[in-house]
Amino acid sequence: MSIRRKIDIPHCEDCASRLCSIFNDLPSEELGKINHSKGGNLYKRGQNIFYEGTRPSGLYCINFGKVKIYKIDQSGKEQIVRLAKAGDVLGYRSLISGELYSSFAAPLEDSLICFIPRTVFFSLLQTNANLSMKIMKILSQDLKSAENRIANMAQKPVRERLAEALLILREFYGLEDDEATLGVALTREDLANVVGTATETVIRLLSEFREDKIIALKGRKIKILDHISLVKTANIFD
Amino acid sequence: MSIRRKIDIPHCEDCASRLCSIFNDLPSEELGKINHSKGGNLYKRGQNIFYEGTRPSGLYCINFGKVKIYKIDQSGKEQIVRLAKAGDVLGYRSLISGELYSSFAAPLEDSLICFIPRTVFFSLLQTNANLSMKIMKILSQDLKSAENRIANMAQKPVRERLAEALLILREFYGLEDDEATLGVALTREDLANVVGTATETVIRLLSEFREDKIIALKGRKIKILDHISLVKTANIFD
DNA sequence: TTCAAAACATGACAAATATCATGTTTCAGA
DNA sequence: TCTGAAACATGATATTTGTCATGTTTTGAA
Repeated sequence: MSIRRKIDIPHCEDCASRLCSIFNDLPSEELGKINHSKGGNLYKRGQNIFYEGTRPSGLYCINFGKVKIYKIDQSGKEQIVRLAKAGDVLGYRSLISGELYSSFAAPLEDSLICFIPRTVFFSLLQTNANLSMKIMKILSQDLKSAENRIANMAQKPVRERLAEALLILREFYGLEDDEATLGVALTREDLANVVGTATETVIRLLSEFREDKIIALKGRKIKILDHISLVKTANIFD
Repeated sequence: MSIRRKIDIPHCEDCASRLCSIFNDLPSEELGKINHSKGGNLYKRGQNIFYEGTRPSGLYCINFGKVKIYKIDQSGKEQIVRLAKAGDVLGYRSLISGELYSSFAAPLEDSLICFIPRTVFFSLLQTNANLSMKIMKILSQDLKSAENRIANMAQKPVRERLAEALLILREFYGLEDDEATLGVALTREDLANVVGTATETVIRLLSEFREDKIIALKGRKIKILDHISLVKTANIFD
């Protein structure tokens, strides 16, 4: 029996996340090209996938796990600008605009992430018009949600933003088997860095939600008890 | 002499903004297709170019003028999420993602805006791989600046955000002949809706900047007197 | 030119939220 | 299993910023 810890990276054909990725309808031959050139790495909490200010040399693709994309200000405070899950790609924004990374990326939990060299990615883009269209759609969706967040940050109080963040997490990462507990367990600090507020404020508001029987808390696990009230608290209308 | 007010729309070949637009290197024949199918309209302050929730039927292209793209919350408060100028296209985000418009667009000053039907735009996308790449780059840039704004809204006080907004306006719309006055004259309210704060707060802070000799104010015209101090006030480091 | 509406301006005050301090609990590594 | 560090929690307080009120100035349309 082998001692090596290195996780086996599946062939792209067998990738559990392929069907929900941008490569879902890529012809076998093209997929082979990716598979041949790709590398893979298991990232643990505390490691970084890439750093702001460094040059992108390829595209990351999440086999399993959950990832945060974030910025850091002078005082060291994080702001999470985007989240990603299995099947999602990372680093396409900087790769396409030909710039240095403008954010950091790090796993929220142990994550297996493949790496596709930039030359391979760009040659796929050239030959596969459909792939371009998919990238454009991802960028469009990202831009839409980013602009929604700008408006929310400007116009909504923290309480509403936190409630909305819980709903977004539910939507994005899904629920556990009990159909009520969020499928992702963020620290209070990470949650604060999503919402754009102080950690203490998130702690206080979560306690309020719990007192109001809207959620239940068990460590980092958040269970939605009263979805209707949560939607009302988020004050969503569009 | 003709009485009609209708402004003559130039042929795309002669469009003053073509060289700085995504169509700058399109072959003559393709440009002819656009020109043949396009319409044009002069929009004045108070009119809308498109509305959130309506279906995009084509792409807008600014011949001259300045445009704001904004959202409105329940209480009727605007948040400006993006700005545009001559040569820029509008409405590509929703068009590409195949959704209803997620924002409003309106001119900041009298603007001549052409309209390219969606079928024409999509057929250009199919045949012209270079155009796809340009759209991707625009989306990437928009996403980058949107994510920067998210971080700023979360982490920076209003004073710094306002100073940064003035620098961004300077960069984006340029300066007048005196090399100091911003090339765009926003109302205090529009400026507040860019920064994401109350109109009164913008008025107060602009007065402070004037007292500190950083800017001079003449109606809606803002003249930058001390660029260095403005950069310091914006507290930019990246 | 006039006049009403919009924009600008400023003060007083209230509300939301950050910060600081302190203590407890949880968790991961030795 | 132990133990130190990180995460969680809560109170007290300070600060920022929004809101409301009021008055002035500017602007654009008749």
